[in-house]
Amino acid sequence: MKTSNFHLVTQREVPSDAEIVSHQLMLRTGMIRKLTSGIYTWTPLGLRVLRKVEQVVREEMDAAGCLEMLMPSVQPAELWQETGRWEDFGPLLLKMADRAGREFAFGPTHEEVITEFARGEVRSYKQLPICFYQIQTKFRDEIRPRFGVMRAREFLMKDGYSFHIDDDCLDRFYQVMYRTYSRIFERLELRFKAVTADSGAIGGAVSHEFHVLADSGEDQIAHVPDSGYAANVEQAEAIAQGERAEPTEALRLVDTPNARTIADLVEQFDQPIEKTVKTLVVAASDDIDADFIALLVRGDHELNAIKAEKLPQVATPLRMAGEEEIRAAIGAGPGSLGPIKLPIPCIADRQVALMSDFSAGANTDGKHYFGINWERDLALPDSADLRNVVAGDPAADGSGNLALIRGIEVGHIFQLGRKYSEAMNAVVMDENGRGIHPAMGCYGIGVSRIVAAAIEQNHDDNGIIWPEPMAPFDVVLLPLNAKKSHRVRELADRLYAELGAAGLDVLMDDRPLRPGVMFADAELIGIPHHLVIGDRGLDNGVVEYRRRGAEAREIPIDEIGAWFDRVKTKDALSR
RNA sequence: CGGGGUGUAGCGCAGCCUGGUAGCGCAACUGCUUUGGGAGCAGUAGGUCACAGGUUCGAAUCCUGUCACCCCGACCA
Repeated sequence: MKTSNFHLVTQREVPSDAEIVSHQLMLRTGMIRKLTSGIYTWTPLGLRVLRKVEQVVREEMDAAGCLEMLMPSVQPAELWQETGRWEDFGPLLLKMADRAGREFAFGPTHEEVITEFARGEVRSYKQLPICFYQIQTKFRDEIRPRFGVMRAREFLMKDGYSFHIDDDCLDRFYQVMYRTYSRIFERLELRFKAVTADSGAIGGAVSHEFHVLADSGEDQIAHVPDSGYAANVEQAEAIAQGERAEPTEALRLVDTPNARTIADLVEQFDQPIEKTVKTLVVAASDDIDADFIALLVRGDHELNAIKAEKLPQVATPLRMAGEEEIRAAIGAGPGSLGPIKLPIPCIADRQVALMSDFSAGANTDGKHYFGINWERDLALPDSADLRNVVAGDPAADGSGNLALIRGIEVGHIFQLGRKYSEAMNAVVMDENGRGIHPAMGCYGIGVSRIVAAAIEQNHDDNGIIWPEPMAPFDVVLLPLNAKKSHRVRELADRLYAELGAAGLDVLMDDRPLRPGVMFADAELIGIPHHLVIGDRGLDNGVVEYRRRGAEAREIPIDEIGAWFDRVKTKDALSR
């Protein structure tokens, strides 16, 4: 490709509404253009990258025996009503109606469609196991789209669905997908981590997320650096540490008129934050005879909403009580709540159950109790794992202490079980001629998100540094002053033809621009290999080779042939 | 959904307070010079000032409404 025939429109200035570096660089390089909130056009430059990622994904899925197909993005409401997700998916689902008033959704995922497909097509155990996948545009009406294509409403996703005669087969195939995903991210040369993830509503189901590691990531991962343990903080189990000490302080009621938060309490009364308890009031489930339930967490800990929702006593989705609701139920405002004489049921975090001599609100405005001790001052409530883990906590598997890092979720694999095959009555005949619901797995990869995640992980002040397998071009030729220099033009043309014939994606910058502009653009768009052809080098019989992000070196012109041979095996380029 | 902010040329912004018919930098176009790290000079083109209504002799500017986009929050006791 020659620049003169391409659409290369770079910008020096950073668009004002781009917050993170990948979004800024994708706009500055011209890879994407925003059409409206959370919806982007991929330009020819951006599409080249997207296609390369797609191709790696496709090759590895095919190698694992999966079959590519393409399902409709517009899906009838009835299908979603069959599984109850027409309501459950909520406002994330983009709904629309046709001229006759029939309702449709733009697909955010395809479990319903694939199950509908399978119940018509897959009838016998002899056809199993089977895995279908597609690479397709999805739409989720996100609450707050942000960070460009990182969290867009419309995005490109690879979604795969497998069907199995039994759970053993599903589990074995799941392991194949785990390895396939690892291989995909290895091939894309991304630093990543597979973590155990929230297993959702289906008990016992297994789920892993694949995260590209980057400080700007929206997800937190808890892992033990020297062991294999890694989990999303959403689901990492918090282990209580230590034993409950004997009481040393007397219980006392203290006037705390200006202490409405834990921070106030710590500051004004010199309380160590680890000796304070937060009382969070949430809506109770129908299972218990109360409208609200209190959850106790140590002052420096955070409630984990997903863990809380799993408690049978707590309503799903989790809903925090409003101030007026709290006053009506307890008689005091938020800021003065605590476990003593609490008129509603309560559950303590495991760590809270081990505390002694702690402080908490007195359920009277402007008063707190200090020196509270379980079993002496009040009964020990039920306890559960309610909080997020923090750095230094012991890992649930006992393999060491947790460190927290940030990641961008780019893949998620899941053992669905029979949720959809049962809800939609997909049936296959087993060896005994008996109809059974097949076990299913589903496997997603955020193709467009990978592009942004790769930039987050690989850039410098000059621009993007693409991992080679997803670079829009392998090599860029930069002929300097080609307009005037016949020999520069001639060598550039020759190299362009030969590199192209060797199977490389070559970009030749044939714009009559000053060298600085050409260098800056080549670096901004992140092409891995640069060949600079100028009179100065030709006088010495050399061209200049630069690996993006590394020092330049000279290659004698008469050795370019040998250099080619190494170029042809792309791996050698990076050395 | 709640709070805040911003809409002026492709991009980044000024002008608005104090009303008088729109400007700067980058990008683009033409010509000449320049050519190994985002050139110089001269010239050109591009704007219903988000939209609607109102006030006024006169509105980018003041008032009202609408829309769009961005940020923060929706774990706070």
